Amino acid sequence: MANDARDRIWRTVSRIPAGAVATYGQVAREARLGRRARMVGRALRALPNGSDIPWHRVVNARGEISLPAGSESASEQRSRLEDEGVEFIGGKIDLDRFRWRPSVDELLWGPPGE
DNA sequence: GTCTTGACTAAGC
DNA sequence: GGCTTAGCCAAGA
Repeated sequence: MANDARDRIWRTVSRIPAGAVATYGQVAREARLGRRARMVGRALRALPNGSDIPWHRVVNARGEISLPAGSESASEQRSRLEDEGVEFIGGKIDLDRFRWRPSVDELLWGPPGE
């Protein structure tokens, strides 16, 4: 069904470990959606409030929060990330350091069970 | 039914 | 480093 893509996105985002971030494109790729990075944004936007999905670990390809600066979601995202140890430099995240590496993650923690 | 918009990205200037 | 263009596709008007 159509919701399947959204579910895959949410599941992929759920696999992102604390202290790491993933880009929209990366999530899209992991969810087997190819270039549909926008759909990741759509799925995250449609995310119910208070869900267990760590949506805050998803940032754009620049390592920056895509939400409008000053919005509640944006500040909450940044706060949560900083709380998890993600360092913001000039309002941006150094993707070379904090970018999620699925291969490493799976090697260390094992696949979620699929 | 078409047109616009958008939590995007990669490539080209 | 920034701006523009093109690609992709779903939801809202």
